[in-house]
This record gives sequence, C-alpha cells and structure tokens, in this order.
Amino acid sequence: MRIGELADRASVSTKTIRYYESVGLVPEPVRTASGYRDYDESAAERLRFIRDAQATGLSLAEIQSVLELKDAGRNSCAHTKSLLDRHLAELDAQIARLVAARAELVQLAARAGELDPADCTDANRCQVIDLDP
Amino acid sequence: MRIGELADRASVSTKTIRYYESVGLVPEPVRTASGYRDYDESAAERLRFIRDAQATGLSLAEIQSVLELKDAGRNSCAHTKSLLDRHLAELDAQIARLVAARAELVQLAARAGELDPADCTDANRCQVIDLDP
DNA sequence: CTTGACCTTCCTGTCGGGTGGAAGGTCTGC
DNA sequence: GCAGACCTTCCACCCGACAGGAAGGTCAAG
Repeated sequence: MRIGELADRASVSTKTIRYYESVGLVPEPVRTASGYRDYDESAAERLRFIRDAQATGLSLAEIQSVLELKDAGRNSCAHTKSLLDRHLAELDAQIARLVAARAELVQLAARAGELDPADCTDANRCQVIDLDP
Repeated sequence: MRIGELADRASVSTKTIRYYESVGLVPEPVRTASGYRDYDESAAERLRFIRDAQATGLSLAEIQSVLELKDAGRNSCAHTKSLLDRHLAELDAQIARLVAARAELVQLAARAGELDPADCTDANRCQVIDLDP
C-alpha cells in the first residue's frame, strides 16, 4: 500500500510517517518503479505500536530502543534488560511525582471549594484565572 | 538581592529567571537606580515552588494558573476550582497511562530477563541496543 | 489529454522551555 | 583608575515532534 493508505490505517499523517523513517523509527520501505513508498501490513502494526507507546509517555528515542529490542526478538540479553529496568525506574519516579502533584492539587481544589461560592456569582469577581475558555 | 544571588538560592539560571519574567510567571521586580533587578525573599520561594511544580510534570502554563490561584488567595472561586478539577482529571489520566506503560515494560523486561544471559557474554553479540554509553 | 488526487524531495515554521553570546553599562577591590 | 565580576537588552539557537508549503512527478477516470 502507499503512504496515504498506511497513514489512514494507522491514524497518523504522511508527514509523520516520513519523519519516522527519517529518524529510523520505521524501516525504509521498498519503492515502486515510480519511486512511491510501498508498505506491507506490518508497517501499520508498527505505527500503531509507536502511537500506543507514545501515549504512555515514552519519547520516540525510547520507543526506538524498545522497538530495537522487539526487532531483535530472541537475541535480547541482559544488557537490554538493564535498559528496560532503567526505563522502569524512571517511570516509577515519574508516577510518584505525579501522585504527589495530584495530592497537592486536591488540596488546592479543596481550598477553592470551601470558599463561599456566592463570591463568584459576579463575573467580574470571578476572573482569578483568566486563562482559557 | 540581585538576580545572580536569587539564581543561586533557587538553583536556577539567571537566564531562566528573566525568561520566567518575560512570560509572566514571576512578577517584574523593582529596579535599583542603575537598572538592576532587585528581589526579595518571596522571589526565591516562588522560584522553588515553580521548580517543585515542574518536577511534578506540570507545564509552565499550568503552573502559572496555579500560581494565579495562589496569588489570589481568598479570592478564589468555583471557577478556579473547576480548573483545578480539570487538571486533576488530566493528571489521573496521565498516571493511568504511565501505570499501563509500566506494566508493558515489566513484561518486556521479564522477556529479556528469561533469556539465557550466556548469550550476552560476548560484547559483539550484545549490541541489540546500541543506544547509550 | 487533461484534471485532480496522490506522491516525491527539500526547506521552513511551530511550540515549549529554555541556553548562548554579543555589545554595552555598573560595581567592588586593590 | 582599572580589572574582573556582575548586570542590562536583544537576537539567535537548541531539542523534539512534527506541520506547511513549494516545485515537480505519477496515476486513474472521464
């Protein structure tokens, strides 16, 4: 299939696919006689994997290393395990930070909530935060 | 105090402080006769708050809105509470994604770990992942 | 045979969160 | 009175992860 169809199937843009190719995240596909990129099914699968991994907060560089592990299949080794373990530790730290942030936000929200909401009936007094619709 | 001392106390660069001022994250300080920025203690406190908040994964824009709430003190209202609640929902979603990512990584790490580590005694065979020192 | 959709490469722009450096003013110690 | 550390503004650049668009080639339908 050509890049447009692949893009549709994987719900990414053609720009993104070419970009991923340029940074080595997806392999260079074969080309048709006229120079068009020609993909097979596995390309869509790989792109979906990338999107999922990205949704988990991994950077493209991190996803790349995971993909390299996947690509290597049974050839993986302790070296790669240590890489993953490091990822895990980072992830745990990040989760811990977010949980702490959540607690802080809950406190702030509680403080905001316990004030008299009657103060806020006047739009002119309610612009504590002028951010955003 | 001048910007250099403030930077030292808050463990940020003077560049960063000026940048924060330019985006409205910290207020413009008074100036000395010669035009130097002149900060008081509260500036360091605010910078530390920003660093902490940033460590929790909040963007500067989000931190700004929280700071505006803080600055407003008792003037907060339901409007601001809804903003915070939205932050909370985003945070929860982010935490959920990370937890899911963690589970995936644990699986990958387990797979990497259960393979024969003897395969990896040869440095030339261990370059599944050529990332990194 | 032409039109429109699709493809190619290449170069530029965007946003967030800063960092670097140039050109110049100021302050402190010796 | 001058060196060196500090400050000022301004403009430019970095990364990551793309998006926009120009200039041109290709393909299927009518």
